[in-house]
Amino acid sequence: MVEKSSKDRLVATAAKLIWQKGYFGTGISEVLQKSGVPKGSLYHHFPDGKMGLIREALHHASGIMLQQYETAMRGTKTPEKGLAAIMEHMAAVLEESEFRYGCPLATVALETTGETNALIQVLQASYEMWEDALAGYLALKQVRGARDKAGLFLTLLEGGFVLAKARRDASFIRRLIPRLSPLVLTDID
Amino acid sequence: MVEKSSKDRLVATAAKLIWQKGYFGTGISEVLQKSGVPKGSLYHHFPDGKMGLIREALHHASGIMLQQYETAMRGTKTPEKGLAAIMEHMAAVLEESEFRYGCPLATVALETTGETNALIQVLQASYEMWEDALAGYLALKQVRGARDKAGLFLTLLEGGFVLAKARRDASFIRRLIPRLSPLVLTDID
DNA sequence: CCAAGACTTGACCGAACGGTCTACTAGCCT
DNA sequence: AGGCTAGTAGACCGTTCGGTCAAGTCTTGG
Repeated sequence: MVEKSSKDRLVATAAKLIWQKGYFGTGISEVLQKSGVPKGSLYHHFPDGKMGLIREALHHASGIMLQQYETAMRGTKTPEKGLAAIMEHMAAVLEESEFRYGCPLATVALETTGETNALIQVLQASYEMWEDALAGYLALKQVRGARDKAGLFLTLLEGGFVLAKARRDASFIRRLIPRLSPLVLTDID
Repeated sequence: MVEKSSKDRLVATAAKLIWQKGYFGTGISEVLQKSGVPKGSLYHHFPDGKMGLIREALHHASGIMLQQYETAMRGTKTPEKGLAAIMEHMAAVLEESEFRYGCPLATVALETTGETNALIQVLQASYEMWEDALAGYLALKQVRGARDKAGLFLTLLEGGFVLAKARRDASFIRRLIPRLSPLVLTDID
């Protein structure tokens, strides 16, 4: 399991790159060079070329993020603490990577217009998976309206990613943590 | 005032494009073609080339957004209503443009890494201007901790932009409106 | 043992990229 | 008028873009 297949290396490398620079900022040749895979192999595994590769890379990155959410939440006693752990973890990752690794989906989502519609399905499916996972966790903790709360949490977190990356200051994420209680405990109507 | 100068047309066109597709997604030749300005003029007005043009376009787009915030808030009676008006307006713009026009700063911010550091200053300055404007409005409405609240509102709004654009559903922004009271205007400590 | 697919390899392609350069025009000052 | 500067105009440059392809090698089943 030390050696990864060409396809895996392509996907992992592309995921890292779109994570930082998005779809347009990631070039095929850069993926090839950084992964050490020749061009022909790419078009063998991904007949649709760049679009196919990036779709799979998005899916891959989304899975990594979800895993991190679950790891961060594991063993937490209250729903507030679970959500806080995610935010703290993401703030730390952002800082340690010098604000390179935020949310892989958001980076691609914002630059996506009509021409790149093929990516929307992956984005939607990934966000739904995240929402499902968070809602499941919250429901387990007896939180009412778990799905809505999960969506609201994601919105807060995504906003935190944007502000933190733009202003190079992870406190824009950490500052959200004390706001989680009113978010999780307060019911609207 | 019917005819705009070449420089103005370049900036306005570039702003529109980065708004939708970000820095890497916007090509010089596309700006040239859409604005009808020849190449030589661009490099006369912007000796630094693409980077200079995009910096100015970012600044321009940021100003347009700020104007929209202020127009939306104008005449509102309570701070909740003012912030809600901004969100409703942005949700409507997003829908009417088929999810093309979200936040121009966020799109660029997320794809920015070390190589494109020259953009960070503009992003930081623009976000601070927005925060200032919102904090000023909130302070005027006797809200305590106006600056923090303004930052929190922006975080919420940016998150809404990301989710709404990714999932092609402006309700991810509208859903935030009833949360403004408990989340933004309630004091914690 | 060999035929057939799966996969690798890199040369090659046309188009688009961002950027430079020279020539030209338009307005302004003396 | 002449000279000067700001701005226009687009041909041209080298590089990189995403993508194709023919020729290889490896792997597997019969």
